[in-house]
Amino acid sequence: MKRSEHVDLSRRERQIMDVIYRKDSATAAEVMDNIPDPPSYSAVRALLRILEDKGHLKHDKVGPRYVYKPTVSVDRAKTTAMRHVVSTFFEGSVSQAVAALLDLQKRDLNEEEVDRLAELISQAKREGR
Amino acid sequence: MKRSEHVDLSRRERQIMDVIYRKDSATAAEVMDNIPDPPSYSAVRALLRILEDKGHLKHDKVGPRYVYKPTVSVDRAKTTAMRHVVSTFFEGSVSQAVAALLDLQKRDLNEEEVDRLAELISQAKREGR
DNA sequence: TTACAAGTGCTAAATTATTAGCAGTTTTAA
DNA sequence: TTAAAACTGCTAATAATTTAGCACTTGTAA
Repeated sequence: MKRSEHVDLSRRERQIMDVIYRKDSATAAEVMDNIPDPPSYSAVRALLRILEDKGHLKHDKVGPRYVYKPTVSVDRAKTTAMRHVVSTFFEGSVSQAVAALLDLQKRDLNEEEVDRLAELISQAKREGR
Repeated sequence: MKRSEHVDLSRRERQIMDVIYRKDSATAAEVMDNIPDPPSYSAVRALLRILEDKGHLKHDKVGPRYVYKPTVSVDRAKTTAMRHVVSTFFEGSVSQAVAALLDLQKRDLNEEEVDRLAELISQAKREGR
């Protein structure tokens, strides 16, 4: 039985995966730089190795160092993360979730963004039935 | 220095918080029922106590048992969760996130939902400038 | 080349999380 | 008003995570 993706990571493991998703790929040093109160360099490397072991990451050797990437496609990870948030906090309702998003950056939502959103919606309307 | 909300929880703690957010409030038994492969009843209770200790939960005594609720308002928790997902997986872009949401349930998106969304968007458009 | 800098792999120790189960309390219902 | 059922609080053991640091390798630049 497959375990679900993001859920059974430890605290540090999750922090690290988040950094790597955010940056798309990262070296140990980069990971460390992007964790608020980071563990030692050595600890980061150990965790990266563990994550690779568990199948969450893979690495390429670039010059002298390892560059880590997620094994699961970013798209899939996005979907999983969204699904989780929607089901946990929005009773599974997309429109509730969208409302929250809009609320989130009401301030700096510029015209282009809104237009892009309107386009997305009307497209969904066309396809949706 | 305040730690951010959901980030420094252990695996089990997170699972439990998620259940409680999903249900709005829950007893130990309910929490246990809503975790996929649950720990023992005793373990759940211990974790609940710890979470209360850390300030994430509070409880009311209802009849013979404790009913736990989040201390942080659900709204705030929603916002925090969304912000985290958007910044981790969508480069901070709301429209990217909305696109993912729409994609998420293209299938069973019914007319009402779409209309509600359209309304949300045009409202944002009006307010947004 | 050679030596320095910057990596990695590993192991063992320290810390933190998770668990079981006993002792005590409260509720319920006869 | 008492016995059983259903709780909670706690402690100590176990398991998992997180960490530091040493030994080794590889790249870099004089």
